[in-house]
Amino acid sequence: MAADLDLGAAFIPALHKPSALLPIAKHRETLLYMIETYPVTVVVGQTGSGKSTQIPQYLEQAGWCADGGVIGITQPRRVAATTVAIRVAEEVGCEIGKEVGYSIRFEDATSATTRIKFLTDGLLIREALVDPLLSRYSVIMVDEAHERSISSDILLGLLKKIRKKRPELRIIISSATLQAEDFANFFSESTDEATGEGRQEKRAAAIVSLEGRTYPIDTLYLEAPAEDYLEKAISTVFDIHTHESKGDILVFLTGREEIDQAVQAVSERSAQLPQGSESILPLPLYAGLSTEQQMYVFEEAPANFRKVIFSTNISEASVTIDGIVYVVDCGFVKLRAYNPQTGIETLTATPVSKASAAQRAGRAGRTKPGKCFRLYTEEACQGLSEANVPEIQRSNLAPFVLQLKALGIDNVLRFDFLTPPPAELMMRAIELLYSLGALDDYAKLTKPLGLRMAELAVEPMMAKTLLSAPSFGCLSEILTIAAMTSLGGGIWIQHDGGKKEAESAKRKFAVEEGDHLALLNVYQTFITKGRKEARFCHDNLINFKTMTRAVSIRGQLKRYLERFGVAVDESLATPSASGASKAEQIRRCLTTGYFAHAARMQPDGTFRNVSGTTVLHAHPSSIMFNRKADWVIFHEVMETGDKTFIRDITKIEKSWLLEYAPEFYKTSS
DNA sequence: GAGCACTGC
Repeated sequence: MAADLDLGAAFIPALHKPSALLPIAKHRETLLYMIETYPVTVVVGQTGSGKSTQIPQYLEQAGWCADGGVIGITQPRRVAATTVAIRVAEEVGCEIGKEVGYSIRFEDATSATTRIKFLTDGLLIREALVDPLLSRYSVIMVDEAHERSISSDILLGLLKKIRKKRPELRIIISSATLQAEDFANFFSESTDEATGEGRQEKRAAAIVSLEGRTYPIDTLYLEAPAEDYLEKAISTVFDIHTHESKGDILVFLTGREEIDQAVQAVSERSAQLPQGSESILPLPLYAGLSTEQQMYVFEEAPANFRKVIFSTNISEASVTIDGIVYVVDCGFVKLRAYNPQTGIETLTATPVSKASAAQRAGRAGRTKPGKCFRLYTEEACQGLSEANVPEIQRSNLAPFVLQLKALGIDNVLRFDFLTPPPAELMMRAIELLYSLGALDDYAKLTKPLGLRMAELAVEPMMAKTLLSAPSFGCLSEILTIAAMTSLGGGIWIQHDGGKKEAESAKRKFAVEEGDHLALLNVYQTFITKGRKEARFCHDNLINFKTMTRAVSIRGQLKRYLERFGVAVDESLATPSASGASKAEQIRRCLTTGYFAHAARMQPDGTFRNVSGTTVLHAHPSSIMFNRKADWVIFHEVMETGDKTFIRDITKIEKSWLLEYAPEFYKTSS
């Protein structure tokens, strides 16, 4: 294997290949012909084939922007939208935001001259609220459609509908191999609006396959199932280290706990490696790490060190690390699912799909031939499902039902989904929206409440809370709380081993009434002190970047409300200074949106939901974790392992539930 | 007394 040594240096990583060398270049004419001829083209190609960067340029050169039309390319992630746009702007030789631009939430780098526009799929759906036929686009390319995010699934359904009214629109779907046929079939069969029956029209979609990857990957399996995949992963790392040639290792595990454990075990055991031999540098990678901590994995390992990265699924598609030659795949992934009966989300480790396993293996062969070690048998691999259950079939659909209604799609049950979600999920979403007053007795969107809720970029319960706030005189405060809760954590900086300090930092902002008021407290202190004093965030272990995002979100929500004609009074009163009544108004207001998330504390300190059927635990990050309370509402509920946790909890009065949601509680009280 | 894979408006 000595021939492998330093081979990597002789190759240029795929992403930086001159465009003429990309495998896609020789397909240029075929692609343009297909797009000209067929309304829908499914392009199959691996990461690095250049489809996201080259196809838009081919189209522009072929005259698809001639009449002022824009080529839109959607991406599932913000970083992808910006980085791909910047690269294309470089290749075209223009300033970003001129002919080539991007648009993501809070960042619009486009202008009147923009002809090639990259944007997130969620944002394009939002554009459809204003321009239902997406008439400014001559071509729309949905990139990474195989990931099957809810937004891209819904976008495909919308595009299919738009296509009927805009036959000149060209649709391109980029996908990994396995699902190309599904996309093509979806666009080729039409559903009769009146009867709901499917019928086949003249094939509307063509499939173009771009050449596959450049480097081969050897896949190895276990002969017998591993009893403990974590232990097996660690020993496999040492086997690779001692028996295989140079190259970094990427190990896929399921979560933070496992990863921290593995990193520690490897660094302890690597001390026993023979003197003078190459050493191992184990590194963790998961979303919960700060950006600085994540950056280590991109740095080259010091001389005489082999880099071993223990990562969650973040490395499967979102993050690409160069120089990986070996992949170790534990065969599991933590997946979110939503139970429509209980309304509780679960987060559980499940076996990966074949598509996932292939994607993971592919991470090994980016710069030279690689190897993938699967910690399961070949037989087990054959038993894996082809692809993950699409997100749309395992999520709380309330936000998306609301969006579809706002797009004028009244009969959401008949919406042409790529794969329809279970009816129960749809019903649960409709019930929730009805109870919030967003839908009327005929399941029609109410105006203005429902329509406004759809336009606000927060989940329905918080949207309702925001729209009730003016009548409680606490809009400024609720705006802040909405922004802070929608951050989804990341407010506090966690140092390794600094748990105690983090706890006491948090306690400084704690408020008797609960987490929502504490979040308000943190934000208001940040605004008055944190933005001016450089030390404030550092001293209080507050993440400056996250707080800056909260400021942006709050600003955006405020602009929405002002557009609705709601005045926002911005007197900067802290909850303590403004007296108890303000805090009570806030708690009452939260109840108008979160009545369905109510629980009561039991003598043992756990909570029960209203019907008494589910035991809920205050999440350790909550103020209510070790405090007494009676009735509370909470922002989020999630089942992990064998416990169900509630987060962002605030004390309320039981009578408020009946006052603000009489219909919802008339039978269960 | 103990913890959230990931993405997005």
